[in-house]
Amino acid sequence: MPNPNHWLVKQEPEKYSWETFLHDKTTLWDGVRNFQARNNLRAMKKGDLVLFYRSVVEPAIQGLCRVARPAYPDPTASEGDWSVVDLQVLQTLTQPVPLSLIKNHPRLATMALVRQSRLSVMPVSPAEFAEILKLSQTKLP
DNA sequence: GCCAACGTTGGC
DNA sequence: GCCAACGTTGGC
Repeated sequence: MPNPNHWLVKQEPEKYSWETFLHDKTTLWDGVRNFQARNNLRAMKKGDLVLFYRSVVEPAIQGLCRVARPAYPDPTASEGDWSVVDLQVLQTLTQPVPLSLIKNHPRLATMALVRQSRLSVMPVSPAEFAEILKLSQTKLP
């Protein structure tokens, strides 16, 4: 898959943990009710790489997944125009990358993750993505 | 648990 | 269209 885009999705472990995702292998990323986040979901292409960020409890980037199916209507939305994508687990990062490290890293402190702390689906630049993989000591499969 | 930041709603 | 009130997110 040439030139995949890179993204980051955020979730609280109480709502949907990385461990649950590992068990499920594939999940639909539902419940997004923010227009900016929804538009980011809709910009995802099949095969795009997605970082999984755990919020609230020891905030850190934890895992890597990819878009298995691009945006389609959110079956959990009773009203409004909302979307989901299907995400497929790729691997757990060798070392999680904590938010504290990202905030103190000169090349990562400008990430949307830091600047827009409440956005739950966001793009990641190729340079940011590469740096996070490096910090996590993780190699792409 | 507290609180800041931010998005949404609704009165005017 | 403005803005106050309110609800939610998420770091700490």
